Amino acid sequence: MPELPEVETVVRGLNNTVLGEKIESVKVLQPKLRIPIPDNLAKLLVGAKIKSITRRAKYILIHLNNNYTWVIHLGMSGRLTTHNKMPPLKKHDHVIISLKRTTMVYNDTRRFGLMIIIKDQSINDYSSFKNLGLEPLEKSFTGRKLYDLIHKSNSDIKSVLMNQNIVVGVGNIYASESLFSAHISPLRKASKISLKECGLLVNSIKSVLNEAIKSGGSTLRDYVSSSGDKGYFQHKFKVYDKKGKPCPKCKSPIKRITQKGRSTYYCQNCQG
DNA sequence: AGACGTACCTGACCGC
DNA sequence: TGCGGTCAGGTACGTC
Repeated sequence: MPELPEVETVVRGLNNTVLGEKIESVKVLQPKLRIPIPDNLAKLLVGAKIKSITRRAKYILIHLNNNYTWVIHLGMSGRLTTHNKMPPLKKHDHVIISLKRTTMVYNDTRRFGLMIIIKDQSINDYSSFKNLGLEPLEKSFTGRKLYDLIHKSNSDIKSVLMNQNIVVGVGNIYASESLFSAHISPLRKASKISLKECGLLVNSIKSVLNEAIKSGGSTLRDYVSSSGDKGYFQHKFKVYDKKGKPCPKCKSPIKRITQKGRSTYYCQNCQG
């Protein structure tokens, strides 16, 4: 899944293709996502025009001209692609949205994604949005803010970075990559990270995410950007999925460990 | 309250 | 070739 850079890439892609278009038909082939697609989704989408497309955390928000917001989360394996004409149906294509000039396809192998529609006025009451943490690319995300949020936490810093109630958008890949960039061990207790280190970490998170966005989002097995082009940031991972490979800084082998059931990659030498 | 494990689902890959 | 085990980008919920 897409983490923040991939979702941001999709949002930018959609802004270049479907802005202002009118939704003509919606076919829900498989409503059973992590949260079931509501029965009235098609009814509320059809006839509406796409006013703007934004991102909050890893959620795609498609703002319509009928006072509703169409909310999409890609889960682990979700893709949202756009096509000039109706493409042949593929396995795990769950929703087909026909617009005036474009067809949008939501495909999700593992069905951990989400697609719902919410009244604009209720957006802030939606439970999944209520406790979301700071947006990492905003100016207001600073070392001081991060320090204040984590300096009493007993968890490992890597788990804390993935906690969406603290900072949003950082997932399993970019948590490892950001910690490598900041020379901080993923095993350190969050409470032991100094204010100065929080500053370094915040800068690392911002630059790692911005680099990934610049590269069009990363690709592992399942992710394709909204136009269907593959991203290529995967070539730039320094530690993620690099177990045994030489550290790009010191050449010692990258370690893989498990934290809260998720893989972490790091350099024991550079991130002591 | 905070922190952790587990469930949700399909598919790829590895060793036997 | 097949079979079982493990792993994969996320989030929500139950339990201590």
